[in-house]
Amino acid sequence: MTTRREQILGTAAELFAARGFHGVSVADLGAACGISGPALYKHFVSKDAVLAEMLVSISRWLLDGGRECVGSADSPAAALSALVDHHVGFALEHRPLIVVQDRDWSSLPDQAREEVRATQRAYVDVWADQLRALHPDLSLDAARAMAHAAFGLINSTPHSGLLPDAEMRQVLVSMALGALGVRAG
Amino acid sequence: MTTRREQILGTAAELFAARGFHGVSVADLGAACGISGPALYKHFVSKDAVLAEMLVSISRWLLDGGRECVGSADSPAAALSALVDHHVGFALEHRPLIVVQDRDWSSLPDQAREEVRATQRAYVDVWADQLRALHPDLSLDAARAMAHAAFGLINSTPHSGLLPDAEMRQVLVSMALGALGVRAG
DNA sequence: CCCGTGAGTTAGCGGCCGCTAACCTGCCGG
DNA sequence: CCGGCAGGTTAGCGGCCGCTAACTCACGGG
Repeated sequence: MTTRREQILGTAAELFAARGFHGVSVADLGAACGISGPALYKHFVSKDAVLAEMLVSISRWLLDGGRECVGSADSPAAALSALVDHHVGFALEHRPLIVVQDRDWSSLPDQAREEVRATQRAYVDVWADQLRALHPDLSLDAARAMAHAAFGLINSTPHSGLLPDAEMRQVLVSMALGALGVRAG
Repeated sequence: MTTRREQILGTAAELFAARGFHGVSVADLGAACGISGPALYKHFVSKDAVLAEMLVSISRWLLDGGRECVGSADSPAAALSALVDHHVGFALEHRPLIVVQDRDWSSLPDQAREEVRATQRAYVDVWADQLRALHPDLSLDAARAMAHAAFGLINSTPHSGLLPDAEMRQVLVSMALGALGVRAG
């Protein structure tokens, strides 16, 4: 069973992805859930809170999954490969969330924005640590920049629905590994 | 000399990039230009028209530059290398425009949106053609998806101001070439 | 000299938006 | 049986936003 809260979060992700946070009114969002505007306030304290819960939970989910990938890998190359798989899988399964995360994070209220940014920084550093283990001459900032660029590559998924998911997954994984300088295997 | 029109376009790019098209009012934009709200309408017929002119001109600029790159290259690998250089240079020099282009294109009025989409498709195909020449077993859609992913990688630039431009350029170029399977040279 | 025009101003309208208030209703435990 | 609460409803307020109207003013050409 999915609760109304979850329904609202899922619907909001799709609408925000399509039209942007500021482009969706609470009346729109309510209508898309089969209820009307102000009923949202029985489940969330504000429209901002919907966005906040969405972004906080996905940034945590990415970070936790990333740490797991590293924990159960026995080499930097294997860790990076697992990280790429993890992130690609997430991007393919939750395209609207990916869009919202990197388009509308600036609309978050201050506290939630800082929390999301901190979590994202931690996630970036999970990648950066493995990159520096694989390429020892990399500076920390260069490794972070590479992680950002890899996210950009993988997160481009939602903008091109050209390929079926299975093929898209292969393309993205091999491109990401190529970009990061991880040898096949 | 820069005309007021150009000043408005430049200022709008920065504000739209920072807060999103819907997050910037005409009063904000006017104030940032040293004039007040409605004075904008002496230079543009609507707020939408500011966005439209911005996005139409940059998509044209990218396409024209891309075609030039291909015209003056003597191999697919050289063409792709030139395309990467061109796009990376643009992304580094015009970070706000890159952000606005892939965040706010959906706010365009219908006609301008179609024009921008058509130009972008043509630009994607400039890349895709070279990719298929380099990797003959690639389908057209797969090549297009790869081009999109490469744009995502390169366009991630504005989100991480970690490195000085010269280093960032090197990182992005080598990552993009690695992702596209272009051998060094 | 003066008049037209380009570039600015302020006032204000109509409309949407986030949110609150007040009310309704079906269900469930004692 | 009935009282309270969860989860809806509609009405409406205050505020911002895009845009227009009406006006001012500097200035360059005939």
